[in-house]
Amino acid sequence: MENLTQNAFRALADPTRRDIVKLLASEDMTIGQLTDRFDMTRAAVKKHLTVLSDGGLITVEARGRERINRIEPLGMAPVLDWFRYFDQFWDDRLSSLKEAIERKDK
Amino acid sequence: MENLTQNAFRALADPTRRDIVKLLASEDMTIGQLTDRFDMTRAAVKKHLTVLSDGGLITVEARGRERINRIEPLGMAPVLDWFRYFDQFWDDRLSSLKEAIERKDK
DNA sequence: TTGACATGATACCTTTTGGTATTCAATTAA
DNA sequence: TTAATTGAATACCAAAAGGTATCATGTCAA
Repeated sequence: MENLTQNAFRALADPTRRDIVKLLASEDMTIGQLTDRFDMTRAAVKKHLTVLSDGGLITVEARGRERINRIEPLGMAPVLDWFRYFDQFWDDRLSSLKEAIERKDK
Repeated sequence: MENLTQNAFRALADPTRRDIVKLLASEDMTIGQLTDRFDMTRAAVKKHLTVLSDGGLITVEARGRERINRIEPLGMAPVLDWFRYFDQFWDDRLSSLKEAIERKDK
């Protein structure tokens, strides 16, 4: 799928999808398992997973009749790279953001 | 405005708005100046600026009959904080993302 | 003071999005 | 083998998103 940056940003724009990413960060899950965690149908969860997959944020592995959904850490790179663009503008006016980023490496 | 994290993610989901943020990172601009850079009407640009403002990513300063749109670096913090959640999961399986982030402080 | 300029606000339109319900296919287990 | 389980696919719907056109408002300059 093209436009990986756009698809990744779009995938993260929905709160349910961000929650799915957090859940998958701690444990691989099937659609059924994920559906148990949300107040919506399996079909709706499946749609979100498709969007996340288009954004490169998860991968799916077929295993019998189940599909194991797994987080793809590298999928976040395009988003982080976008923020990296602002490196060159991190002067005094933007120093507060620079500090916010550096805190990430606490 | 509440739901700052959601509004910030939503604001960044649109490619035009991401471009606006980049433009404003290098120079404060009025709506008119921004409109010259895009192939859409002033009203459309104004809508994007409202969404960016709701997301806390820009501020507006009235100056005579003009409105100076200015980037708000701290507005990105909620998004970066969200990514920070994954700190605790940066084990071997997620080491590649960890490296991607650390590259930001090259 | 009056006309041009910069923006705000509203109504309206089309497409996308997030969701449901329903049907279909594949796989597992009794 | 057959029934139950897991997921895929499709049609459909309401609401939100992205855009235009149009009109109103405030401000600057001649």
